Amino acid sequence: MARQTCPSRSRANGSGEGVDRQDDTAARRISMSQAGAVCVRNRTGGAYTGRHAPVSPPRPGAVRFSPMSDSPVVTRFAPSPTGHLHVGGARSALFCWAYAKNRAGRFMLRIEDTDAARSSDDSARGIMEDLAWLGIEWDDGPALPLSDGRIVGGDGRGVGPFFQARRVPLYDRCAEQLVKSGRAYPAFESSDVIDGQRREAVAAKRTYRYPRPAEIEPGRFNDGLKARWDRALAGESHVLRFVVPSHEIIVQDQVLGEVKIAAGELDDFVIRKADGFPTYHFAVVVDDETMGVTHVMRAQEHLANTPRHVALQQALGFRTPAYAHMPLIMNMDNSKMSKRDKAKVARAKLQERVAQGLTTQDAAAALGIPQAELAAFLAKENDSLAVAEKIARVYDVPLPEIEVCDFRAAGYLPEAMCNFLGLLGWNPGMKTADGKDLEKFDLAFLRQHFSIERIGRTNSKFDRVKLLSFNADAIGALPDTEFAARWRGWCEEFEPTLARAVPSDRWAWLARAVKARARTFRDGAKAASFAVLDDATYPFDPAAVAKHLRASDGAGLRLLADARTRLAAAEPFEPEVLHGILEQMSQQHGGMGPVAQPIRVAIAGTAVSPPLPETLAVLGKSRALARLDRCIGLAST
RNA sequence: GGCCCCAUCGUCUAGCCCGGUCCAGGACGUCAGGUUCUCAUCCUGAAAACAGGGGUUCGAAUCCCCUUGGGGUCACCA
Repeated sequence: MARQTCPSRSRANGSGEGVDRQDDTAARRISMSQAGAVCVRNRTGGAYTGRHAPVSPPRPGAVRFSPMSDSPVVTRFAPSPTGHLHVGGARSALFCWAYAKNRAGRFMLRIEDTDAARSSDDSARGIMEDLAWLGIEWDDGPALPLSDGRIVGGDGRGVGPFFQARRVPLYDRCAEQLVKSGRAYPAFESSDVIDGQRREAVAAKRTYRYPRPAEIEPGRFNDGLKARWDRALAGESHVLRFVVPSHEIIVQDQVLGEVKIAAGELDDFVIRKADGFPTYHFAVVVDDETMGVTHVMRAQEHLANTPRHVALQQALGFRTPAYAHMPLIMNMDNSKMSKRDKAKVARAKLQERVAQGLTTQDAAAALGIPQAELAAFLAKENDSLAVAEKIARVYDVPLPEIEVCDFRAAGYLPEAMCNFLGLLGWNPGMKTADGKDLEKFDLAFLRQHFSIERIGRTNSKFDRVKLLSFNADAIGALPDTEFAARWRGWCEEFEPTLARAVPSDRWAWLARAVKARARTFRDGAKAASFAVLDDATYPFDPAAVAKHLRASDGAGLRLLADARTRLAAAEPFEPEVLHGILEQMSQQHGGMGPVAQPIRVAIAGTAVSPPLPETLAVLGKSRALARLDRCIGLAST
């Protein structure tokens, strides 16, 4: 459970200049011919390797925009920058990346920021940094400078810009083409009016479908349509709606097989909003075509959208890319995994406190937010992440990790995340040498063996317990020196007190002692907490004192004096020497147990700590002796 | 509710396309032992699933149908 908010965004991006939004426009070379038809060329063969038949046959007349002739496969991850990178999104990105790499193709990152109100540059940068942290690097997309000086992304194929908000003229041209060919029309109802009609339909248990105006004739730019277009051109507020075809639409999905949508199921959906931005459906179709995307791999929640996309492609004369819809990642309770889960947990915990007598006035004051805002949150009127995170901080409520940065802050390794995510909905179907299912692999393995054929069809639950086990194994597999360095790096960012408390020349001992106890970096920090205790004030666990110091008529306590003498003479004060001293003592006192436990309680205050030699050595002689003295002094009073 | 997708241990899954070698294999978790200075690691072992019902077949986890269950989607969000 993560206790922290997402890490600062400064690390992966050394210069802090962030994503380069201007640059990628300059390199743009989208060629458009007359009437807005986009230049395309034939897709290179061999793209269809799924377990099912190829998608609809190539349209003879269609040519395809040709960015680079020698890389047939192009996949893309296209998040909307409205928050952090979700683990589901990370899985999609991972699979898209793996497939492109496996096919010697290119993996592209495109930012779908057509929702002007909710998109932010910070969020876009955060998503890129999370991807980079996972090791999922894009060939085409916004340029992201890494801390090691490398730059991920760029516009090597000349298909940018990669922010949809910068591609609006392109969408406008395609939209006009659609209108002029009688496949789209301006509609002037306000969204309030439409919403009202929709509500009415739902109340009457009818499926709402936007009624196509009588004067609209599919495929004809007639007088009625021209009149509407003129009104739109004159500046009247409108949306553009697509004239959906009246025939059945068949999607050939590489994972699911043939998916048919009966004629009449779709209504004339909006392709351009009143603010002039394209809707998702329209932008994806235009971009996937103009950016040369050959394979669209995305979560199954998009399956129902696909017929719209196919219809749009046909109307625009575009090719249909290969589709592969991946199963969804669910919570353990089978609900959809969502960042709202954080709000749910925070709300539930705070309500518990309220039930125990906490007043909302006090809570709002403690949280530093207006009471009305808290009331709205508690009444489920919103799922504010900011409020949830404040509650988590103030009331020490662990929020579930949902986003990639949550896992990073919680001390997970990117390689463990990728391995675990790689097994959610995909499986190599291979055995290890001893005949067990192969399930531990790295990115290199994934890019070498990934295939669409082995993507599953059933939703999977995100089992944090198994992830934790994977992470523990990944930590265990790290060489000691690497663990030490990476754990230190993590501590400097997330547990700076610990990083400062242990001199760097003693860190290796700490790391060695902590490694087996660290299922996550945070666990490791917990196991090392003895090191940050204040020598003069750390508490003693009464039960441990009773059991290991006072029991047997104070045998443990008496032993401490002997230990103090021997430790004071230890030179150098290092694990090997200290281990030798403890060994000697154990021979005189009937075993290691009766020796180690009293000392452990004395220097750590509890009956639990990493192995004593390392624990002592990390503290150093003066701190260790000071603690021993303090314990002896306190116990004898 | 309409439309669409899915269905092997608690969970992730192998096996299913090309029926017999599967009284279903692995992993996580759980339980029981063992190693150990505490905690942890590590080692050994055990319990644990083909949703139900019909077909087809000599034979079905594997093919077909129905039922049930789960999920997705029905926005000027993506």
